[in-house]
Amino acid sequence: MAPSERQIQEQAAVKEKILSSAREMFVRDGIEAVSLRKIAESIGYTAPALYTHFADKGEILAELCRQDFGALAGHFNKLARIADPVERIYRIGLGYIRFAHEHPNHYRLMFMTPNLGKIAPPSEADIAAMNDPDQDAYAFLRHTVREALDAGRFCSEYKDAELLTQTLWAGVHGVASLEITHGDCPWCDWRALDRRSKVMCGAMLRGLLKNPDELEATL
Amino acid sequence: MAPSERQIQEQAAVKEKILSSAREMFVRDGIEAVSLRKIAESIGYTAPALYTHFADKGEILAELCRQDFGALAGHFNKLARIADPVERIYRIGLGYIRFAHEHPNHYRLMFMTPNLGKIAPPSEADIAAMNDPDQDAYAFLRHTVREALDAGRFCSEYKDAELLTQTLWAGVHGVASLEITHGDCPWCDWRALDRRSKVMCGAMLRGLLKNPDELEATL
DNA sequence: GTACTAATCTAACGGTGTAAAGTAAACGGC
DNA sequence: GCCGTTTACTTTACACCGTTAGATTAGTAC
Repeated sequence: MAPSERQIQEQAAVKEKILSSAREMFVRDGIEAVSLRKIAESIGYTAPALYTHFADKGEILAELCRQDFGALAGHFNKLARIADPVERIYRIGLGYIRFAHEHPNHYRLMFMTPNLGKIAPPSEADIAAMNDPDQDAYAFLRHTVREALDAGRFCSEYKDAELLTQTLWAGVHGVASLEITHGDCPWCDWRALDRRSKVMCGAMLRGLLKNPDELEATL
Repeated sequence: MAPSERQIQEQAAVKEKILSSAREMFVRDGIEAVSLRKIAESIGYTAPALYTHFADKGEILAELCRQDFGALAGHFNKLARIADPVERIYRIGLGYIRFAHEHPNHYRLMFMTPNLGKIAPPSEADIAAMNDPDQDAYAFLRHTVREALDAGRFCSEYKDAELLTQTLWAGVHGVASLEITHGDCPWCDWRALDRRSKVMCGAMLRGLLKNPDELEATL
């Protein structure tokens, strides 16, 4: 029996209610505060009811994650207007760390949860989105790296856009994730986050550029 | 009543048995596989018995962590003989990532578990160890950064050893932690870990150095 | 031998994710 | 309008988790 239009809409509405309630809970209280029972209770259901709409807890988190990846990419779209690709990479880096700092729970879910991909493998549409700079932050960075590479801005020894993108990503991820896991560690004597961000992005770029001095000019 | 010598030794032996069993379990199966019940069972106890020797689960993990921090620092002592501080920083970076890759569960526990410090605040002895380059990897790196700084090897705009150390640490941590959380992600098209490591350490250092060309010579 | 202490046990509490079985409502075909 | 099927939800239950309380046992001190 084919489900009616009405049913499909209602189904989607319930799904959205589950997701938005789950999101609110973990944005406020962190990922470990989210339990199926609490989500269910907050929308007037019992825990097993969620299994009608999602295969398991991981699928709920993965769906939130999917949406948040889009949010991060949208966040970066504003940077597309920056003409100079090197300056754009720099701004992407700072924006990335800023996003992580302002949405620590989102960030933890997206980039610091092991095996999330294992739990819920991406669909074909997801994989397609991953290669679209407008929909995926990594693709956007890679696209910009390629631009700088094509313009001959990097040292001749650096030719692999994927490798450079992965390294730049790792650099900002390092700053972001250390801030999240150890940022409030009182005996760590942390320098201000934005200073660490600038040194990271500045040093990595200067180290990659053919003419390091041009960075001072553009920033 | 003062506990006898015999009792104290036996107490320590049980404590060691708990720790070594816990370590074996999470080295083999990861941190989430470690439960008090399983640890206890593996050494012929019941779960509540562990509470005689440790305040809670966090204290067990924190103690493992403390030991592993020492192991990492010991791992670095071999690098102390490298005369050139810049080359030493480079080798520390590569060694750090290698350690993380070879001991992913140790690394996750040590640097990717949020609030571990909150769970079990360090003792005064621990804090003292944190400032000893022979006992703490971070202190060792900072010590080396200071040496390079004093030798005038870095750009004049980089003067803060703590800030530089934190940034260098973040860079290698980024490579290491992405490898652990996403290293087996099949649609990520990762370049080889040691290529990413070298690009990271090389680019950061070149970006910080007053005379970037000298890096090629030393490596 | 007795009093005390420390180590360990069993039993239990409240929490987790999830599976199985039952119920009530909505639907399509006649 | 009724019947069989499907869907969305319920209650109940299982196996696990960290942790606490109370009983029990062994060992030491006097």
